[in-house]
Amino acid sequence: MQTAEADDLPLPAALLENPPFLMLQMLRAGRRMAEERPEGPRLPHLAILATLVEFGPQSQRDLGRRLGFDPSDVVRLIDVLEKDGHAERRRDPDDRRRNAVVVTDAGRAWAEERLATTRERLQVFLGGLDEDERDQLLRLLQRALAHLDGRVPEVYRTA
Amino acid sequence: MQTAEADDLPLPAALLENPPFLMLQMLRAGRRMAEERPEGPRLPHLAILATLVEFGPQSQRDLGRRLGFDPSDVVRLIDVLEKDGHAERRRDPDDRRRNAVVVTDAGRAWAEERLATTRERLQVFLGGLDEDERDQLLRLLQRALAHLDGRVPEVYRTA
DNA sequence: CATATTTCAGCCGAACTGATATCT
DNA sequence: CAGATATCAGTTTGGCTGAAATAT
Repeated sequence: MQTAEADDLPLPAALLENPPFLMLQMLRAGRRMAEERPEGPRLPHLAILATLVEFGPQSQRDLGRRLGFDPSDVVRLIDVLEKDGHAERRRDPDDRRRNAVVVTDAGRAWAEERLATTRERLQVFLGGLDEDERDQLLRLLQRALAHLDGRVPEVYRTA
Repeated sequence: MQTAEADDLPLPAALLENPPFLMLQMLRAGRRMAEERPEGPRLPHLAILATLVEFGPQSQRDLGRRLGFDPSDVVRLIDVLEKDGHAERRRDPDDRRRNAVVVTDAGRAWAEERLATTRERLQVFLGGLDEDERDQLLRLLQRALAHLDGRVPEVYRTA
């Protein structure tokens, strides 16, 4: 049940100096927050919709590439979006292997609303930081991720 | 080979401004990195050992409280650590409901080694940032997490 | 008796693998 | 035919719930 008692118990220094561990802990706390609001946004679905809104209709393959999602997971995500009336699969006339996935008006509205509540939650999620610091954090994460994105496997693979 | 994965596909702005999403993407990239080195550290087990090393023998309940792990997960983590000879369960004489979990010499050595390779991997994981920036990021994460830790449920619960 | 700790069985979502059908 | 896309079945893992056994 996680009765959240007096967490005066500190973390070991070895973990406090490990950014991935800290991120993991933050995300777990964030998920617990989100689950107390069951109507909260399902992040992966929201990511798909936000992509469709910003970049227009595209294949499931491209959605997966952009977001780093496995193609088979994209299938199931879009199954849900389609069932909820937030997106539709249309055959791409230029290449009939592809689905041109499009966002519906309802999906657009839902995404807009969820992105708004997401921004509200960030006030709590980053409650320990002031405005400037949140901005710093955001930029550091963006740069670190940009470096990681796509480049990792080659860089890291055994020579 | 030029497999043309060409991740020139940008993420939508709505997600690029969302720290939890960025953290999630980073951790997923990091996991892919780690899985190419199957001998890599299992983070949760390492967290348990690091805690035992730094704070000494303690009950499974306290380990869970400290790390935010569910008690039933702690059971299974320690099952593995015990099987690998990295930790042992001893009965706490002061309260015989409790196990006093202790780290073995082998566990200490293993943890030390894994923490070292973890630090190496951070060079790749944070390859997009210079020394100062890594330090900034670390401190921002520590402060944000400290604020979240334990406080979230109360702060966030419906009034 | 009520409460705390550990353990167990099982559920669910996320991320992946491997196989197949369809199309270029 | 090779190669790409979408789909499906199944695995693994992390994080949880609910209930039991044991001790305070």
